[in-house]
Amino acid sequence: MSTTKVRGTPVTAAGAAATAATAEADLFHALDRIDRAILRQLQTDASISNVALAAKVKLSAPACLRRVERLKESGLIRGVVALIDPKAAGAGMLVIIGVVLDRSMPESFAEFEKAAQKVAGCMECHVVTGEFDYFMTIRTRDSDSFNRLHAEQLLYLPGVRQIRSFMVLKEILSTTKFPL
Amino acid sequence: MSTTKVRGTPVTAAGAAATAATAEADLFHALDRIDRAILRQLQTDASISNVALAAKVKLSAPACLRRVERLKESGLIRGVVALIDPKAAGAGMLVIIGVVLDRSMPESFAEFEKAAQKVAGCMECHVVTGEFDYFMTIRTRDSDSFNRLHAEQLLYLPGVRQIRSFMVLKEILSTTKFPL
DNA sequence: CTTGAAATACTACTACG
DNA sequence: CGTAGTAGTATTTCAAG
Repeated sequence: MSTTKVRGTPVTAAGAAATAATAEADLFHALDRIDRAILRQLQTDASISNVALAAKVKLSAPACLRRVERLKESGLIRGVVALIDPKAAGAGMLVIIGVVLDRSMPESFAEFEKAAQKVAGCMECHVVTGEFDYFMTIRTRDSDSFNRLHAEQLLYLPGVRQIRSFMVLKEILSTTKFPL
Repeated sequence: MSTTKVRGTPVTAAGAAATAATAEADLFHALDRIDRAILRQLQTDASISNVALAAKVKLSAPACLRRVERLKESGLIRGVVALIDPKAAGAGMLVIIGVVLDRSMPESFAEFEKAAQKVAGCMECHVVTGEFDYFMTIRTRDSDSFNRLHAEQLLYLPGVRQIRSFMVLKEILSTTKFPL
């Protein structure tokens, strides 16, 4: 059977699936001071070598490496990625979009979600409470290319009744790092 | 003088500052097929070793490493970070917030922006067009902790006239990767 | 169950063609 | 850009707390 563990608490795959919510909370509370220091560092800069990381958290290299691998296997670290500068990569425009679906066809929600993920440059898509059904954020080259995307794709996503676009004029903060 | 280059095009610091917008566009257009393959891979998984990356893009290891370093120095790669699973890390709740400022005090915008970045769990903060002045996204533990944050901090951010909260019920898509 | 020391295998990095 | 060599790192093994 496939098993994974964090800080000495073994968790079977079946057990994790049965009590997903509490298992995730326990995952977090099982972290000690050193694990959090590791996560804080890797959230800021994961290109650091393992020996340097080990020195920072005052641990030997093998012990440090084992913890990092455990954090990856447990799913707490979803992955290690390079962050690209959007402007430099030719996607300097960001638009936040509020979407209202046609409520008379409830089956269209699944269709919409499937289609929305395939929109080029779609970075986020969330179901929300309030006057909108979904919020999406889309990165695109400029207002021309967004206008094309809007006219050719967004308006024709399945089940869409209304779309409101909020163009981002200035990005104050955009981070992947949250407090531990 | 400090200089950096991408694909053979030298760019002085002064020149880059003077023509920032076009320089960034050129940065992107100077990328060849191999650079884009490297970026696509590193956006998906940057924990790959350099030799494995080199094999994927059909290049020798040193040549591949030189390109990666050039992409970092040019600023196109802003950094390499570990992505943490928010639910597993005890921040399973996501709220999108639309903020309207008091327009009678235009100097409060700078104050608001400075304060907003310090809000615990604030992941994004953007100036937008439309009925709101700012959109923020905030990660927090649960509705209780968000309610506390809302009552104790958000309402008292400098210059705030109105705040509308959109609670995220389901995260359909959340990525840091965009098409190249 | 976790840690740290030593040994091995692999990788990053440099110099050169 | 590639080849070859060196330095440093990751990774395994093992003994000890």
